[in-house]
Amino acid sequence: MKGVSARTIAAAAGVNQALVFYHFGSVDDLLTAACTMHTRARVAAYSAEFARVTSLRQLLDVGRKLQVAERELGNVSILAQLLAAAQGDPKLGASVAAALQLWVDEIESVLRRLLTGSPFAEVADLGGLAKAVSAAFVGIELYAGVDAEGSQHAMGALEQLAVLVEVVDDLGPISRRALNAKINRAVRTR
Amino acid sequence: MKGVSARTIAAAAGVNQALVFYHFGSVDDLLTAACTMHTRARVAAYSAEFARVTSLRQLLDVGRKLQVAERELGNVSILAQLLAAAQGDPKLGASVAAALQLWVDEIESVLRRLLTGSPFAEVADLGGLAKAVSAAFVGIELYAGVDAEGSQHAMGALEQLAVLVEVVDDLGPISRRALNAKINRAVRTR
DNA sequence: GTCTATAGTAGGATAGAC
DNA sequence: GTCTATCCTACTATAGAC
Repeated sequence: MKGVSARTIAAAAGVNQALVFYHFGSVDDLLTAACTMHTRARVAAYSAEFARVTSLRQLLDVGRKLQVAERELGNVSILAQLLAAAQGDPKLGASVAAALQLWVDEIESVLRRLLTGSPFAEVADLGGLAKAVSAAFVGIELYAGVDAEGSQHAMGALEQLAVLVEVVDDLGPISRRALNAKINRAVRTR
Repeated sequence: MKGVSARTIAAAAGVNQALVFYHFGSVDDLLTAACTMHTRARVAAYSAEFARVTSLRQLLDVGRKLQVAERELGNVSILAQLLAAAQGDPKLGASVAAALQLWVDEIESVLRRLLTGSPFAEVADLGGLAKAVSAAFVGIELYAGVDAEGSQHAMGALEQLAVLVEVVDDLGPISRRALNAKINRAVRTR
């Protein structure tokens, strides 16, 4: 990881470099520990906000806010580097996956709350959808790092998708039943 | 970048380490050049397949295939590391963004072809949607590196979203006009 | 627990022979 | 254009004083 070393970490903490190894054994172990602790803290900081969400678009608004905040804190680059490093490192991969899962769980519970009774929920795998949303979010965060304006458009498009789902949820019983049947047929014929 | 150095690159190419600097000036410059060339080649290799796509689900199938192939070639980790490295490096960022844009353009042209005349297309920003799809795809690729099974579910969820859009597209003229009005109203009231 | 000092390693980059 | 040889830097990790 470029710019992340026992030395830079220790300097940021105002302590000696050797302490990294005394307390954590290795830089990687420190990173996995930090990743877990930090994510737990961030998820906790946002859980009240997630709980207040009452529509898909509000969920996206929280996501937007989160993205800006994380970027200002410089956490996006860290997440990216961790994910990248984790690609070829099963041990680091496990702890990054566990950290991501904290976000996924939060999002899944919101989706479950919002979409219960929706025609979409009857055929959708909400766990998978939460994972997809989280992954998309990570992707857009990374994208924002290389094309800020483009990432705004991407977020806007997600919002339009959310509108689509909400509108479908808002249909009257007749069109809704028709839609339901079509969705079921379409999914089944795969 | 872990494991990527002038020495390892030169070794893989069966040449001397000093040549990296002779031909490219620096490792970073080599990387940006390789990123651009490689992406161009991959996009070209898949463009025929993109052209044959006639539904959103087929588009996702191409994506799935692409993901497996890229992972087997070890390109996912490279993309991830490039994106991560690009977060704090404007120059590298520009070339990674340009490479990503090649995929985005391809996807946007498919979306434009598939969704023309759809109620969704009338309100959707297809450029933004293409970016969102690409970003989501990158996110899922990275996610697959730390949780293979979870990423399958995420892809499945995207497919269900695609079904939703397709089903809406397939509605009769009456329900469709109603839906259209609702979408327009929902988008306008933002 | 925290420090200094240091061994050992990997990598970026250049000079100069061929 | 390609090689060898080399310098310099930054890093991980450990040993041992305090």
